[in-house]
Parts: sequence; structure tokens; C-alpha cells
Amino acid sequence: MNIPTTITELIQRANALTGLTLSDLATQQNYTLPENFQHHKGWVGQLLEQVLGASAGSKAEPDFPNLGVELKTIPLNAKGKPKESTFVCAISAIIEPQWQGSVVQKKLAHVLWVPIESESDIPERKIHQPILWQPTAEQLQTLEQDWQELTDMLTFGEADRLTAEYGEALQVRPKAANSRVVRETVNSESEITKAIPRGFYLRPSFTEKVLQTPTP
Amino acid sequence: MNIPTTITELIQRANALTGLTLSDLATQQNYTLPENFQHHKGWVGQLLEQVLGASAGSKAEPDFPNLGVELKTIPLNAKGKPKESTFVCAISAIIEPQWQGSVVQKKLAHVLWVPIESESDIPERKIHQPILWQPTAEQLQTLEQDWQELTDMLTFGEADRLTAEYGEALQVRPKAANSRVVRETVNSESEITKAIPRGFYLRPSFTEKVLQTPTP
DNA sequence: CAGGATCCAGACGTGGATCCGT
DNA sequence: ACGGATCCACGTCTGGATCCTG
Repeated sequence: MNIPTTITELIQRANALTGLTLSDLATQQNYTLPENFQHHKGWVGQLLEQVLGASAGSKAEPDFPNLGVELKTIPLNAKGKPKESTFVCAISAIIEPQWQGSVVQKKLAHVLWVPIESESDIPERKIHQPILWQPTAEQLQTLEQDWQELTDMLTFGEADRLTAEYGEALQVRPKAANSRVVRETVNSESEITKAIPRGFYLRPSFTEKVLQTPTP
Repeated sequence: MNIPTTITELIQRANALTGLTLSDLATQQNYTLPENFQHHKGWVGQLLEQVLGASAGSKAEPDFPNLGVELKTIPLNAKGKPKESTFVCAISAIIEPQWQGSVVQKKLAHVLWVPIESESDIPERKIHQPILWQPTAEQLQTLEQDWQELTDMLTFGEADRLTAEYGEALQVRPKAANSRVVRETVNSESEITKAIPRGFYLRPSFTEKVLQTPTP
């Protein structure tokens, strides 16, 4: 699929998916449905990238670079609410100095959310109405406040105490192939230490509100 | 092949290769001889890693970590002299402060050289007598002096002027998939710029002398 | 002939996320 | 339910070097 050239085109393509099943999309894209979703965790996300014409695999750029829009699939439980947290980005060894311009701020500035039924792993799960979102003033404030708190802990040598329990909307959790993976980091004493790679995630309670945010 | 546990064992294994052909070794290791050596440039080196039990592919470590020995194959022309320069290591974005402890110093501290006839690409090319080498005082001085000169140019903003022409024994040359590859580097003004990745290489005139260094 | 350009294999990192035990 | 652990795809990087023009 070629890339969408305007926001309008992107919205139209996304809306056209509403009600379709993963099976429909897989057939359309000539994708093979994996037998086992325990492996292939990113399969749905990559399918949707194809379907919508996102430039898959590119780094340090939004999924739709020309539009400045990020694509996120979001799994829904039987009640239509987010089933899982949403990975935002990895936390690099170099701590960013401020919210403005940070990777989290940029990633979440403009997001196309595609909700997908995920109560079971059957291929007939349906796509719900996608929503193109920009954070409200209130949401922005929450995100910035969380980001600042978490970043402060990373900066001021409290990285070890920083568990997933901190943050109202944004949290920090492991992000690696497994718990044996380590990477070098620089702590507040400028010493080089080893730590497990982590990332920023959005809590389901936050994305639930996102899905209810009226389109501006 | 399991790893050699002593220097003596390594020397014995290496000496046992003298006079054998690449074809012999490929058969022994169940390696397929590539049809075309223009591609598969590293094939011979990797074959020898297998043959001698080097821990292939490991990073930031000697090929024989327990022995602190590095393995290098070296191509010989019809006159029995080195046909090519020898790649030592990549130059990272962070310039090392001093010779002692530098990657070049560590890589060249103890090397097992395996000379291989390379006038043509036929599989019957023979292995010559390997030599386990440690730099002589004179060689060390040359290497350190070159390293210091080249490193100074990298440090003091003369990286652009640093061509392969500098250095008596050690030189700096491109090291990348192709000339379009760029990476971010920090120059002397702490500005971020793009430059082609480069590496340290030993000139053939130096390795020729190495092959003549008497074993201590 | 040698400086600049290039090629492959395999490890590693990043972006796509969900799994799963307490 | 949720915090910590984990899985795949794929692009990039690194280590093995030699190729190839002027």
C-alpha cells in the first residue's frame, strides 16, 4: 500500500477498516495468520502498518513521517476496554533534559489509534472505529507531570527504585528480549553500570480515556 | 572444534595446519567453498576460526578469550609477502584517550597470524607456517607513535584531512558496507556531524616484518 | 599499488507489542 | 490486574576481510 498523502486520506483509510476482521485484512495483504499468537506478538501491529501504508521499520520517525502521525493498535477486552498497556518508546542511556522535544512528547503528539478486539486469539476479531487523537490540555499535563517524575528518578540516581508503580498515566517497565539482557548505563555519579533496558508505557486507564476523547 | 585451553595447544593446532589447503580445511569442517570470492570476503577468516576453535562472532574480546590471543589470517602474494592490509578494528565515535588500553593496543598485544597463499582464488591454496606474535619493542614504538598521530588528528578536528596516507605502520581507511553509509560523530567543537565509518589497518610493509619476527 | 570502496554472516538493537505468574 | 518478563521481524552494526580503479 502506498503512503497516505494527507490526514484526510489517512482518516478515510482508517475508517474503512471499521468492522473488518483480522482475517479479512490478512487475506487482503496476503499475510499468513500465525498459528500461535503467544509468539508473533507484534503481528497485528505490523499487519496494520501494511494496511494503512505506514513506512514500516523506520527509526526515530513517526509511522507516517509526512503527516507526523504515529500508529498504535490497541487490544480491547470483552467490555471494549484496553486490555494491555501501550508501549511508547525505549528509554535510552542518555536521559532527555525536558519534556518538550522528548521522544515521548513527540510520539504522543498525534496518534492514530486502531482498537482491535482481543479477548481471544481468533482471526475473526473485529477492528473498531479508529480514532485520530491529539492529547487534550488535561491529558498533556498528566503526561508531562508523569514524564517529569519518572525522568527525575532516572536522573537522580533512583533508577533502581523506579518500578512500574510510579506514574499515573505513564509508567516505566522492562523492554527487552528477556530479563538477562543488560545494557550499560551512566548513573548520577557518572559511573558505568549495567541495567535492564526499559521503556515508557501508557496505562490502560489512560488509553481508555483516550478512546473516549471526542475528535476535535 | 572445542577451544584450545593453553597457548601450547593453540600453537600445536596451528602448526598442524601448515601445508594444508583451503580445500582440505573446508572438507574437514564441512564448509562449502564459495564459487565466488569477490563476495564472501570473510570466508577464509571464518573457516580458520572454526578450524582453530576461536569463539566466533564474540565482541570486544580476543578470539581466544582465555588465552588473550587474537586470530588473523593474512593473504600472501606469489612472492610470499602480504598482499593486502590487515583490518584491526573500527574507530568508534568516542576517541580513546591513550594508547595503553586502546582497542588497537589490546588487539595487537598477542596475535596468531595464519598466512595463506592468495595469488589466485583456487581452493588448493596452501596455509603457511602460522606464527604467534607479540610486538617487539621497536614495533610497539612504531605502532604507538602512529596511533598517537592518527588519534590526535581525529581529536583535534582534523578528521577530514586524515586520509590513508598517514601513519607508517598503522593507517585509517573506510570501513563500511559502502560509501553512502554515514554515522553520527562528535567533532572537536562538540558538534554532531555525519562521517563515514572508518577503521585502523596495518600496512602490508608492517605485516611483512611481522611474519619475519623470530618467535621469542 | 594503494587508497577508497565494498561484501557476507551473525550479533545486536529497536519497534511492533502481548504473555503470564502472583 | 498489573508488574515484570518475554517474543518476532527487520534494520543496523561489527568482525571477518578483499575488491577495484586511477
